[in-house]
Amino acid sequence: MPRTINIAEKIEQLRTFHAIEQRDPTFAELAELFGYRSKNAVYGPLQKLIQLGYIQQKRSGRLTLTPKITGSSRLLGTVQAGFPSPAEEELIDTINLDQYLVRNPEATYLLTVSGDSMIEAGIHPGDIVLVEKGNSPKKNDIIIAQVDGEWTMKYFGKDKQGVYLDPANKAYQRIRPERSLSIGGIVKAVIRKYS
Amino acid sequence: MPRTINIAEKIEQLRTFHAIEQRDPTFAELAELFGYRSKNAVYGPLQKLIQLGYIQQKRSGRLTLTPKITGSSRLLGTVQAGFPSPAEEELIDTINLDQYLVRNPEATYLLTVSGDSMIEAGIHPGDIVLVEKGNSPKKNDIIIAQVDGEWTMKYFGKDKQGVYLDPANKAYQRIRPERSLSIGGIVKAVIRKYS
DNA sequence: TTTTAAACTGAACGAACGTTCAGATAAGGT
DNA sequence: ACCTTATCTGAACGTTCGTTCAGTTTAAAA
Repeated sequence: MPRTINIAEKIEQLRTFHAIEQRDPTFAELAELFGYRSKNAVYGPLQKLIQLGYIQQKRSGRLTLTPKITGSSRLLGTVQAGFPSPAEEELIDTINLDQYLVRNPEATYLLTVSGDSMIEAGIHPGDIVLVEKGNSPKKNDIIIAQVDGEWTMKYFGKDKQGVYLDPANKAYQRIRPERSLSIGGIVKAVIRKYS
Repeated sequence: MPRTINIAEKIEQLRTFHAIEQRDPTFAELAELFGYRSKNAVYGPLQKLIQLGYIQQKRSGRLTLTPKITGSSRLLGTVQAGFPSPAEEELIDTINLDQYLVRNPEATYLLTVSGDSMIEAGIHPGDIVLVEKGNSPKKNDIIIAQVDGEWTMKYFGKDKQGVYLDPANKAYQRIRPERSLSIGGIVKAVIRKYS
């Protein structure tokens, strides 16, 4: 029987290649990366990497790395579960925060939060909210809305009197739009970055 | 004088190409995308797109799209500023959440929060924390630590008695590690996703 | 309307691409 | 020790790549 290949090592090499070059590799580059002297030698390991979902091959034959390689964050379990031992780490799935948070890129915007009207919902001044335009809000969605000419962030609600907007701060009151209400978008995620 | 080119239209076409193909275009593909019958015709608009930072050209001559094209979220100002008018939208910078939040991909992990010990810091159960391993924590950093065999998330602190860990919840108390303390990583960002 | 220079066309070039194939290599089973 | 077979080498192939060039087209300026 012939030699056996170490797939975990190749995955690590692919991550290194993408970190440096920020693009997809060619067959010749894969051969050099894996330590082969012939391009043909990569076909074996490549089939397994495609099967495991680390690489895709387009119609043209060109290779593209999937988020399992290009993704920048490893998804673990809960805080209580903590970190895995180094031996297990290479098998952990890597994801892309953009793909995780953004469904429709063309309708997605980031806004910085100012004011504390949503602080009881855990949205603080300085946080960034990811807003998606276009869809209709449901009850208890957090929305960005223009009420009587001014933009605010509030809980959306509706009753037989009409539409109302609730803050998440007892110091503020429910708003019932008098003249006009236009809904800019629905808050799909909140992001807080520590310096 | 010759015709003038519409650069905003080309940017939109590049975004469309990347959304569909999820890879970088070739010269021939750019020609077709822009409506030219000759590959040579793309060199003019390409120079401007490179100058504006939408495309990069590698040593091999290959083209790569920058986050200004591939990025999935448009970065606006504050909530109060609201959304720009459609006419202004095409000029808005698009960023990549991964590149914005992740400094060192190989040391970055995502953990789901369970428990309410950090709720006064705006970190709720079900939130996702982005943790970076490797560096030493500073005072008031939020860290993931293993104290006496159990993983928790707390504020990090140090005084003449030694290291202590503070919750952000008055119902819990300060912890002074008795037997062992190992620091898993520093919380660099908090992400809350609404369904 | 004429002039003019940038934009564009179409063809060609060498280089690099993915693919294929015959033969050499090397490790595991017998 | 020998046999077997997946792995790897090295070379060759047609295609597509980015680039270049001479010549045409086109729209704004004169």
